[in-house]
Amino acid sequence: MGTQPQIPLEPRKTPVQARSTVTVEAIYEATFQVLLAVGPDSLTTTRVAERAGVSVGTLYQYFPNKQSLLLSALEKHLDRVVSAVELACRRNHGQQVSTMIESVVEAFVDAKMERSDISMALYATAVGVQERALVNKVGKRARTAMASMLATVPDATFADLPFTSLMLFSAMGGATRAVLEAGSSPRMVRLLRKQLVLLCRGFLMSVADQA
Amino acid sequence: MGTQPQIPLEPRKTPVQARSTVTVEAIYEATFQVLLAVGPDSLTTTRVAERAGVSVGTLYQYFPNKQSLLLSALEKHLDRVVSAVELACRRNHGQQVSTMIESVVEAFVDAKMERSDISMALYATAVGVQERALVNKVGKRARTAMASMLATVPDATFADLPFTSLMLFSAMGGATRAVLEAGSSPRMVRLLRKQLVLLCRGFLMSVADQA
Amino acid sequence: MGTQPQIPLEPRKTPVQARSTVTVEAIYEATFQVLLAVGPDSLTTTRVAERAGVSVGTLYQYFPNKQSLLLSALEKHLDRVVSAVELACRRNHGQQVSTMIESVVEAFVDAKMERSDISMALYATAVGVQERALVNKVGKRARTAMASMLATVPDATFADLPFTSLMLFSAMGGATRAVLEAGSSPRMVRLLRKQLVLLCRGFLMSVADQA
Amino acid sequence: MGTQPQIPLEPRKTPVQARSTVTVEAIYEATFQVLLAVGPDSLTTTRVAERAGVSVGTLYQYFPNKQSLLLSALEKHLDRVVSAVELACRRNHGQQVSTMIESVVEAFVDAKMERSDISMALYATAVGVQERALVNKVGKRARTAMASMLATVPDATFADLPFTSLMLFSAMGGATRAVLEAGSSPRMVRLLRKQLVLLCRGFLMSVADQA
DNA sequence: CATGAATGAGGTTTCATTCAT
DNA sequence: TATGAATGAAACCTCATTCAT
Repeated sequence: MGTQPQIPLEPRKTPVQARSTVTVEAIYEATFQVLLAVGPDSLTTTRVAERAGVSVGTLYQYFPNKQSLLLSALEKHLDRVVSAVELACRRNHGQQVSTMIESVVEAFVDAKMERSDISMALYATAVGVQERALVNKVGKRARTAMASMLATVPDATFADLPFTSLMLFSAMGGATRAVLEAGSSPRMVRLLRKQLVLLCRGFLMSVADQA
Repeated sequence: MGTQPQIPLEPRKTPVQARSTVTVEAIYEATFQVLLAVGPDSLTTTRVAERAGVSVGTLYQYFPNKQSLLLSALEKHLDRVVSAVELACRRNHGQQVSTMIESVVEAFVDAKMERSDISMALYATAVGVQERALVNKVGKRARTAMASMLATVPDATFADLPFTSLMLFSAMGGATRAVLEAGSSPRMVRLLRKQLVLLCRGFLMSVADQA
Repeated sequence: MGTQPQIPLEPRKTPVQARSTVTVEAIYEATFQVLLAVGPDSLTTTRVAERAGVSVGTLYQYFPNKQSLLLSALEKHLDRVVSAVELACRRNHGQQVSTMIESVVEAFVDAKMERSDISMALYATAVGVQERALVNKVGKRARTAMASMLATVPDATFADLPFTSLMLFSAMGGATRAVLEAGSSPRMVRLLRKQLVLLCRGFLMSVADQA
Repeated sequence: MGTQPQIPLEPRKTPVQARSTVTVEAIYEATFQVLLAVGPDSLTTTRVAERAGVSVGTLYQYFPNKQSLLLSALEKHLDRVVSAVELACRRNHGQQVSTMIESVVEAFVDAKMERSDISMALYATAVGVQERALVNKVGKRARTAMASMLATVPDATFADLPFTSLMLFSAMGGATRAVLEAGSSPRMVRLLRKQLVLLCRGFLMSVADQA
């Protein structure tokens, strides 16, 4: 992939036609599968195209280069997860802390586990500058949403909402990743869900300025 | 690097002579620097050798292949961190939960921050099967040490120590990573240290079977 | 080329299109020329590709590795020679020994001399395990054909046809090689042809169980 | 090994001291063993030195380069074989053709089989320009010796003694090689010996100008 | 003399990307 | 628009050879 020069990153054409959408979707799916099957180092554009059932040429019609393909795939996944978190946050403005936490944890874990294979596959992508930027951008969205929500807690305030959100979100991410990489058995996922709630709630109560 | 076939991973020769040790150390350091400077995809053995001030041939005298170089570097770092955690755990058997947490968090964060550049650099390595195995192995060591310690807490017991340790360790890892990737300003590191203690303590009190 | 591990040896894609066939043919021809020009040790895939007027990448589309290229080239040549011998044998079933010998010797020498440059070039290929196997396989074909033919000689039988064929074929091969390496002047080739007939005939008469 | 430039080929120092002789001998033996074990492409000077129980540096004290090592080894073997043939020829001046042939064939086959492993190993050496030259030189010695001997046959003359010798010697070489490569079982070697005599005798009688 | 660590040119092979069909 | 053969830069790794110890 080289030293990340200034290359276009956005998908080349917005898929408006139905056929295109199907093709692009197939390419994304193939990307995840290849990533999972052979790892990031052996992911080649030809292999992805093959798995997607199209030719390399076609792949390059929709993505200007390999980097953009991987980035788009990553973005797609992260966006889905963060959108779920944002939604949960918006819906819980003004609720009790406990309710908030339960909803957000549930939304996050569900979103991650819905396509646990993809989640795993993406942990395996090489994290270059661009990926880091993307992860940061998306992470910020999640933290902002959480901060906004936490600001509406009825009978408590938080001294440093941005940092508190960072702690919360990164702890959730860390624990979930650990469970995924440990195989994410149903039992573990159940435990994760429950204990993540405890962990977040305990943390928030510790840092809250009780009114 | 390909689909990780059966290739030797152990360093090729154990450096016994002083000069060799220096060389190997230089290669490790160069690896971190290159990783940080150009990212994992553009890390080439030639570049590492250059930066280390040796020839490629020399590099290959100590590491049978690129994979093993990266893996050894990763192992070196992880081992240092986990050893610190293990030591802290051992030293706090029988202490109060609060003391335990403070010591372990401090040990962990200190170890990570001591060479934050290396920590960052290693987040960026491609996580292939072998890396995953290594991370798992080392993670298990940390969790075992923590579980042993927590088993000696005076006036509380924990229903599922292995999972509790997993939650604790992965949350610590997640939060620390987030801070590192956010730039790890002194202020943030200070906050991290403090809030990680709160987070872990809160969590442990939630899941403890009070005696 | 290393210790010949488990690597694919078959040509990578069967050239069906006209253009491909031309390309592959050019690569074979280039292989022979390079072999002849610089010897087997200095034969590099790059050099072959250059001489063939294609890029290395193209070469590797048709041959998975250097080994397979050399092996295919060798096979192509040997097959041509042995096929000529087989044909001659088949055509002379039931003939007099003299006629048989003349035909077979002629067929063999002609086939070798038709592209004496290639014959020479191939003597120079490194004889690894794989080459040996190939030579054996092809040699067996020739010997079988000769044995079948000799079994139909009208008024003589042979006690050990397999070994007799081996002697015949290897002596032919040895003598022809010597002449080729001595420069294969027209005069020598003429002599070779005539004396090889004498040699083989004399031998067969010595070992025949006269009826 | 590269494009065979003008490099010294003679062994660097004549081993006069006992210790040197032992070392050089060990290196030759190691060369044959390595050739046999891993093939010519994977024969490295380091490997040879290792097997010989000396360091690379020492190897280079006795041989200026790899080429010269291989060439010397080849020469050593060929010389032994040809010397045996020369001796047999000299001893049979004036004898009957049958006696001559029997002696020479026996000498040749014995010499080859005495160290059949080495014979095999050397078939596998890459045949560069230099090797060809050596083989030619040594071959000429053998043919000359045979021609001289055949000139003394009592009651027959041969029209073209040089070519007749070439045929004889190359046929012997070809057949012997075939048997070696077929495994050189005792039975085959016995057959070879007997039939080679028949072959050579039959040939000589065919081409003799009977007196 | 022997050693073996260091060198670095060069060989093999891969793969992102293009473009004629 | 889709295809996939061709390209060639560049990566990984080897190994003949040297030379300081």
